[in-house]
Amino acid sequence: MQDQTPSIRPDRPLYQVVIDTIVDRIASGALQPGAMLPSETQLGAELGVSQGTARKALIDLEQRGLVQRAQGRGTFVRIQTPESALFNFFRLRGRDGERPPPVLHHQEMRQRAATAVETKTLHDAPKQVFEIKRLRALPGKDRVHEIVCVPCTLFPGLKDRAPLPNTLYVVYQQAYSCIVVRAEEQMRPLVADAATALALGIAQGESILRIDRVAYDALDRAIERRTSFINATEHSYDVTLR
Amino acid sequence: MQDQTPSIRPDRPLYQVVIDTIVDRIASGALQPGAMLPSETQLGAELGVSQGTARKALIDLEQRGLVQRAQGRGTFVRIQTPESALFNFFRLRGRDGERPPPVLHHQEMRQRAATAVETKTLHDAPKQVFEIKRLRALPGKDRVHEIVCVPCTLFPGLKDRAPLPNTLYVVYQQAYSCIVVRAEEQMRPLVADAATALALGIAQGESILRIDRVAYDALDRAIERRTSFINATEHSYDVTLR
DNA sequence: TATAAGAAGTCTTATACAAGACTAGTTCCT
DNA sequence: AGGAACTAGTCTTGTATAAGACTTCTTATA
Repeated sequence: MQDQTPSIRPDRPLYQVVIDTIVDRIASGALQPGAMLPSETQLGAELGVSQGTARKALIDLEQRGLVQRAQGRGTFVRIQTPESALFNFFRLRGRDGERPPPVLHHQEMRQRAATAVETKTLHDAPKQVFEIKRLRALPGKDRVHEIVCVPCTLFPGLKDRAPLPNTLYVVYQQAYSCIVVRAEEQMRPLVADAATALALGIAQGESILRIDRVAYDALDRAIERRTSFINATEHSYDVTLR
Repeated sequence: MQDQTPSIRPDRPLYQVVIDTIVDRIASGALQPGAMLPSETQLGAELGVSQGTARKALIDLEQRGLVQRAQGRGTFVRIQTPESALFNFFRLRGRDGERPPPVLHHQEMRQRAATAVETKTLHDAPKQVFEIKRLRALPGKDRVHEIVCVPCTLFPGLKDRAPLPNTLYVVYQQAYSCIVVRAEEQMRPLVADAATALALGIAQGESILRIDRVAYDALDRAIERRTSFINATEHSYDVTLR
C-alpha cells in the first residue's frame, strides 16, 4: 500500500499525483470549503513523497485558485464567499472602479430539454437542464438580464432550492462541491430589441452588452452556460489581460 | 562585490534579487528579445546563489511571461512576435473562435500636449505624448478605430518611425526594450455618433464597443493609453476569467 | 494585561539525479 | 567520395529531497 508501483515509472510526476489527489478530495466533497488541508509535511508523509514535492503541488493548486495559503497558518480550501465569487467572475465596475452590489429583482427557474448546443458543450452531454432567468439591478439605471443553464445531472434538486441567492457559484460549491475556477466569455455590443429593452427597462434601440459565458470547475468540466444582457451606461466591463 | 551585505538580513529573499536583476537587464535592453539567458547554473554562480534559487527566479519570470523556457534548450527572453503580441492583447475573435488578421487601412501620428488624465495615469507624468490614430479592418465589415497615446519621453523618435506596423507592441519591444506584460481594459457598449459612424463606415445609431486600455511593461510602468471603437457585428471580444 | 516561550505551519535555500536537446563524431551503405 | 543513420558526450531544464529559517497562533506566566 505504501508504493503501488515500485520501480515502475509512474508516467506522471509525483507532484502531479499529489495535485490530482487533492483535487479529487475537494471535488468529491471530502475536503469542504474552508477546511484546512494537511500540512506539507503531513501530506508528503501520507502520500509517500517529500515535503518539498507536496509543497510544489500545493503552490500549483494555489495558483489555480483552489486553495489559499498563509505562512504560519496553513493551507485551506478556498471559500467561495459571495464577495469573491461575485467579483472574480462579475466584471462590471463603476466609473471609478468601485464594485457595484447587484440586487436581485426577479428570478424564475424551470427544467427543460437541453438544446443541441447545450448538450454538445456542457459536461456529460446533458439531455435536461435547469434554466434560470433573472434580472439584477445595479446602482443607478443599469440592469443585468441573465439566462443561466446547468445540467440537471450535476445539480440534482436545484429547483427545490429556490429562491437562489445572488451568487449562484456559492450554491454550486457549498451544496454540490463544484468550484468554478475558470470562465470563458464572449462579448459583443448589441442594439436592444423590443423584448430585451422591456426586460431591462430601457428604450428600444439603445446599445447593450451581450455576454456568453461557459464556466468550468476544478475538474475542467463545463458546468454552466449563461447569457447576460447588460445595460452598461454607468458601468463598464473591466478585465486584465496578460 | 560578491555579497554586498554579508550576515545582514537581505530584507528580501535571494530569488527576488535574481528576479529583479533579470528584469532590469531585460528592461535596460542588455538582454535583447530572443536572447538566451545564462543557464541556471551560470546565473547562480554569477549572483552567488545556488542553481535551485536561480531556477525559482526563472520559473517566476516564465509565469510572468517575460521569458520562455524549454527543457534541454535553455531560457530565452520572450519574443513579442506580431502573432503573439496581436493575439495576447487583441481579443477579438471570429464566430468560431478563429483569429482575424486585422489590416491597417489608415494611420496618422502627431505630437501634442498630454491631457490631465494622461499626465496623471501614464508613467513619469509626461507633458507631451505621441498620438496615433488608425483604422484597422477585420475580415467582413467589421472595423476598429483606435487612438493610441504614449509618452514622448519613453519613445523618443517614434514619429520618425512612421509608418508603424500593425502591432505596435513589437516596436515598443524591439526599438525601446519595453515589453508589454499586462493591460487593463474597460469596455462599454456605445451607440455610434456621427463622427464614429463615419470613421467605421457604418450607419449612425448602430451599436459598437468602446474599449479603454492602459498597458503596463515589465517594470509595471503605465506606458500606453489607447481607446478603441469597434464595430463588432461578426466578431466578439473573447476573454478567460480566473 | 502584557510578555515570553513553544508548537505548528509555510518559506527559503541547497543538492542530487533524471530527462530532453543539440553537436560532433563514427559507422555503414551506396 | 558522399550521405544517411546511429551514438556518445555535454549542455540545458525538470523532478525530488532535505535542512533550517521565518511567521503565526496558542498557551503559560508574571
